[in-house]
Amino acid sequence: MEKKNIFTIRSVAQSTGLKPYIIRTWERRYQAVEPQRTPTNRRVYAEGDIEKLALLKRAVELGHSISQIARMSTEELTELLEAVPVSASSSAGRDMPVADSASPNHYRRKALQASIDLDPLKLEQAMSGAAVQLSRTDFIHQVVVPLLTTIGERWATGQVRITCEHLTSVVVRSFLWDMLRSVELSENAPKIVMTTPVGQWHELGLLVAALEAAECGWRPVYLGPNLPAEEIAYSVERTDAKALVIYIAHSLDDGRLATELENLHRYLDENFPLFVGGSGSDPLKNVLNKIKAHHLRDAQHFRRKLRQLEANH
Amino acid sequence: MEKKNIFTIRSVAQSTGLKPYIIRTWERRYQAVEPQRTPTNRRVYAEGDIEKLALLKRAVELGHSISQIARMSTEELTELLEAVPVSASSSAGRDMPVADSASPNHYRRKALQASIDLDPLKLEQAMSGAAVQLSRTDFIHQVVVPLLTTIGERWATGQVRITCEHLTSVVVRSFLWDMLRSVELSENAPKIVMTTPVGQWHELGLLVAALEAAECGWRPVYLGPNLPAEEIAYSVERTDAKALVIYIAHSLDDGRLATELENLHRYLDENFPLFVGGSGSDPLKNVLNKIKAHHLRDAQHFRRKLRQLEANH
DNA sequence: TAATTCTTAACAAAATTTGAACATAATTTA
DNA sequence: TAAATTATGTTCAAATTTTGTTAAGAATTA
Repeated sequence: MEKKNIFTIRSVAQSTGLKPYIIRTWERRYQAVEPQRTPTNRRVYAEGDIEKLALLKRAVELGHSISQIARMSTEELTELLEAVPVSASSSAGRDMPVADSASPNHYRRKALQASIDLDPLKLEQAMSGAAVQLSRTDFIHQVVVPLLTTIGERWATGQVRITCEHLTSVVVRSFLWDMLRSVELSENAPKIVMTTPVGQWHELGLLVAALEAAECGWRPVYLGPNLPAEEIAYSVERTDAKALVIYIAHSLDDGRLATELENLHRYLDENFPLFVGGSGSDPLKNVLNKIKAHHLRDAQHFRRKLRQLEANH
Repeated sequence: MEKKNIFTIRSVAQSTGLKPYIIRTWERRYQAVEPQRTPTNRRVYAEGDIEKLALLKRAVELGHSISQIARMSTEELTELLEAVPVSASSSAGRDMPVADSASPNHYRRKALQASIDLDPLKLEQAMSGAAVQLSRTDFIHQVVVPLLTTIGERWATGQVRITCEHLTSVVVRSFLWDMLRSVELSENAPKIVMTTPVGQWHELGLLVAALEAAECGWRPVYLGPNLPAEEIAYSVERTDAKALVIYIAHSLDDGRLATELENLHRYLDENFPLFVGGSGSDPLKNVLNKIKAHHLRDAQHFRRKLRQLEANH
């Protein structure tokens, strides 16, 4: 009665987006759907078949293998598609990735566009959406860092205004700072002084590093950018810090950086844990070796070193 | 009951963010997860496997070593991830004393002492106490401004370290920024671009000005410090701003500031509302006259001008 | 007659698996 | 501190499997 078996393979293909031979193959190989036949052997599909095929198509697009899922019922398939597998790489999200609507990429693009448009409101919205939806790690390394990199590159090649870079810096900075403050630390967390040398004004990388440190249980004494060596040394001593991070975003290669670092080393105790990071520090490798600084390559490396240090106390 | 093992390595990789070969390697070397196999030897993962792999990934990102944690149960891993750096809330002695201590003077003294001691925690506590206890106006004009003035003066005479000034700037900046963001503005609030000229790095005065503007119903497009004239002009045009604030904290008196301002004037419309403030702008009076800029003397003056402007539109 | 559909077979492209190797980090030992 | 060792991520190649696609001929439909 109820079943209207009225669909030819063509119309099924049409409405599911599958090609006819795919439908036949799925039937032959996996009995995905087994339509009735006319007396002359033509396939006749019911509405339920279409529904199931559509579900199968979606599932396959999500990476499932047709052979595994072909025999599942419509209900099971629905469940499978809704059973959001824990979401990419992190705790926070309930977002089905792949289809991008709440993915890091999505936010990154949105933020980039807002930056270019010089629209602080939209930029903040994008960032705050990302901050809410994504885990801290993803927010930092999938959104913030790539965004800054992109803008930095375009800025270097003149594709983007300095203004964009400024606006982005200001907004991103405030987000990073908020995150930094929201990390709970114990009273007696070991302190770590964070700053950049004279002439180095970019502080976002430094903030990211501060965030990493805080998440490892260290209390950052964040001094902002552009401090002379002597001041840095004084700060370390005055705050009784157990480590020091110097961030160098851009290399100046006029020797001043090297001098400054060597001075710093002279002020500090011989084996005081000193981390130097940022892409501007790459050309300074020999200096870093000389002053026994840890070259801070990536977040993981940094965290591991911090854990080690902490364990030693 | 029936565990549904239906995930291919591909979809697992997709939803965890791990690469397929990593998943295989972790299985081979550490038996992190041991999926079932199809009769033809393909791996088939259950939902629990995905969950565990996601947890492992996070733990590794936090610096744990895969070999150490691979065999842990999902529960243990969850616990491990939640045992983040110790919670601070144990120490009850928050900001208890209220009695006389709610005066601006009190907070100012406390903040100043914390700055000199290079103690970011105490400084934040003082500021946040002040921000909570006092009105916005009092917070700004009784605490923030005097604090900055004091430190600025002492810094100029060498009584205070540059570091102190830096630390204070960073902390105060974040408070001002938070206040700025907390001002509610209508979508169609007129925009006002805010920045400082090239070579001018101090932005706190600018932030205070932005706050004033926001409280008058203007939406600040806050670009941070150190922008060349052409960029400023571009920003004004691009954002369709109705006014512009240039803040000059310290005078350089080498003529560059004057040049920069004159350039700016050339880029802008003849009668575009331009405000120039900060103590560094005092020696530039004749230039300001020449380019028809409003010399921004104090908050009240600024507010009055803004209201006038708004009324004209 | 021309266009679809069906079946079967075959083919080709993509994915998965295993095992071996490499390259760096990180750790331990001498 | 230097050298050896271990841990870990990454790549490659070959064999196998899965899956999409095409070819060819017969049957059916319009």
